[in-house]
Amino acid sequence: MATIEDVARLAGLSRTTVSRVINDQPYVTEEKKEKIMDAMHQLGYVPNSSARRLRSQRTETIAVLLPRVTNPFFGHLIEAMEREASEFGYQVIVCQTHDKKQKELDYLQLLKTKQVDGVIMASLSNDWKTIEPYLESGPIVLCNEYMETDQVSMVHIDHRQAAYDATVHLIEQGCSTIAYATGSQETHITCERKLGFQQALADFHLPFDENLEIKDALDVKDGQKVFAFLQQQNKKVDGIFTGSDEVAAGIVYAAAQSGFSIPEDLSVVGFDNQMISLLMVPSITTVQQPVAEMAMKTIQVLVNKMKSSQQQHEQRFVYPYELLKRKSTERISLKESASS
Amino acid sequence: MATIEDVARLAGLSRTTVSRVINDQPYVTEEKKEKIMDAMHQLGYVPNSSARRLRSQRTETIAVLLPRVTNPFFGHLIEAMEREASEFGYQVIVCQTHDKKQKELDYLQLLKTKQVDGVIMASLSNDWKTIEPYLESGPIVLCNEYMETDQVSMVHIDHRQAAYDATVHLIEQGCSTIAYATGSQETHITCERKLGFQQALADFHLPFDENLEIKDALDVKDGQKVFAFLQQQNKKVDGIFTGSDEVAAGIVYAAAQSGFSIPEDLSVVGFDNQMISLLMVPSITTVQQPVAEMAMKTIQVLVNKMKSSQQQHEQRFVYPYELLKRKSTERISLKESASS
DNA sequence: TTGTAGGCGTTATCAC
DNA sequence: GTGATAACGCCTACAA
Repeated sequence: MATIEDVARLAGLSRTTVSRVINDQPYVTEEKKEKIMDAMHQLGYVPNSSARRLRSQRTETIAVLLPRVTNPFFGHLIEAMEREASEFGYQVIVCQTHDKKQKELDYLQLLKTKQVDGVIMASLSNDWKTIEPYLESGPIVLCNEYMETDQVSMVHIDHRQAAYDATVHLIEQGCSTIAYATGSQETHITCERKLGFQQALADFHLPFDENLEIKDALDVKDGQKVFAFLQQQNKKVDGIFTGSDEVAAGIVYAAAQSGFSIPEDLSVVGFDNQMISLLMVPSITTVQQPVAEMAMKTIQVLVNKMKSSQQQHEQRFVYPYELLKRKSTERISLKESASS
Repeated sequence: MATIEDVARLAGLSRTTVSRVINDQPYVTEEKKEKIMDAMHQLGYVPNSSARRLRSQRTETIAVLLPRVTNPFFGHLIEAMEREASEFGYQVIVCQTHDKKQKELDYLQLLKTKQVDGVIMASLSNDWKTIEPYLESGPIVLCNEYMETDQVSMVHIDHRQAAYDATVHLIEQGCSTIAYATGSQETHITCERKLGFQQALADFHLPFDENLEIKDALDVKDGQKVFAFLQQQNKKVDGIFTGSDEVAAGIVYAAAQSGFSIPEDLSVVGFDNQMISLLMVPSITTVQQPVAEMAMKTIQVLVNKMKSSQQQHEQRFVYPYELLKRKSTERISLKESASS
């Protein structure tokens, strides 16, 4: 592997001058510049990035923590982040936490060991107290996840309000016994959504039944289990809010196999507006987040932080969402009769 | 940021000894070891990875090149790879090429500049001639993609045979005018699949109609376009092989909206056995690949190469696939009448 | 405009 | 067992 030294020798010049050419700095004669360029080509010289990193104390790399890339929401998130980051000349390391606290901390080590210049947390299982110390090692920005602190910037939608709206929609469609399937318990947005769900029930004087709360429902398979669970209840559940289109799709699928009619027997709301929610029969009512915009904003905020060494005040960017009303909750006839 | 020097000073020992403790080497008294551990904690010392990299000439990082993570096949691939790699202490950098030749080469630079120890190419648009020189800079393993060379190891299924089987299945179901929707033209497996498709037609004395070949169909939206395109043809197309479940799902969706009946009017085959192919109504016949196994094997092969500096002979691992026959091609009645 | 020299933080080599 | 010292490859005052 050729080094800067080799190039300098071959060109009959010093390392400094070569370095100047590499970094496009002024004060080099055209003539010598060409000589050096020639030497570089001849040797197939490429600057060694480890050396540069050590010298510059920067890695041009960002770690993105998320539960799993197979969840389409996070897939889209990281695809947009990688794209935007590469525009700024940054690389992205995928860090799948699988919602494990320890994994999350392990990956935060990357910041401490200076393997990355900054971290984006799109997955957040630990308490803030646990995360906070890592801020000393470098900037962290939250995306999707959020919490009550002003020590980090955040980019997200209002999950509590979104869950509230979705639940109210179910109620307005005539549902009165509504179940609630959440994602990973550890995570903070799960709590937010639950608060919104409960508030909606309270506002409409409906009871909150703990037995109808299903935890850790993450994917299609879990959705099928959720449906089975609902059928075992002695109460007739007529609506369900889930934190994931995948889970909702699993429910719709299982319902179809059992000859259950959606939305008439059971209305279903998902989350994230995945392709699948549109394609299912019936199509699934869901909450759409502006994923790409959020991803890009997050990268921009982080890149800004990394470039300017000085402390800046932290900002919170709350994006709008949209409740997309589809067939899985469209029970006009029932609603009509219920409200008349 | 505390350095090894600081720790040494605080512990009243030398950098060497500290280094020994960090790397769990022998020849350090328990007593001094503790002293050093104390000092490390007190200073919050963490070894600087850039320095380590420079010194050791290794990065413990792998670059995975793929078209896009939002394609569920690649999503699952990288999720499994990241998981397996982290078992071996390696990090994974996501490199989305979006099937662009230039992007692919840009990312291969990572190998040259020693930012990664090895590269996995799950996306391959350039000619082998173009890629080959990069082998000098470090090991490359192909996954999913493959070609006729013995200079790299490869992990994949037999796409030509899979496409052949799928097409034969369509023919056996009674289809006689079969369209063909491919993914990105640039890619090598696309060619393989096309060969299989053509071979099947030839074996059954069916003509290959170039006008029924649709290029660059990648996602659900493209699938909808494909359906529209098929309807514009003056021939009645009664079967279609697509290289993607997403595209197939788009077709099924568009067909339903047009009151078109699948499989009766049009039989559809997808690829990859994504969740969506099972959930659609009708469910979609598809080709299942052992994604996780392939991902793990790829990582293992690469890690082996990276660990042992000596040249090893390249290997090709061809995995079995399975044609999952579902509703989208189940036209028993038509077949019966056609074959009788 | 060009070159010299020191140091970024680690680890390996060789003495002691 | 422990420690001094020299790299790893690059950048950047500072000097010329």
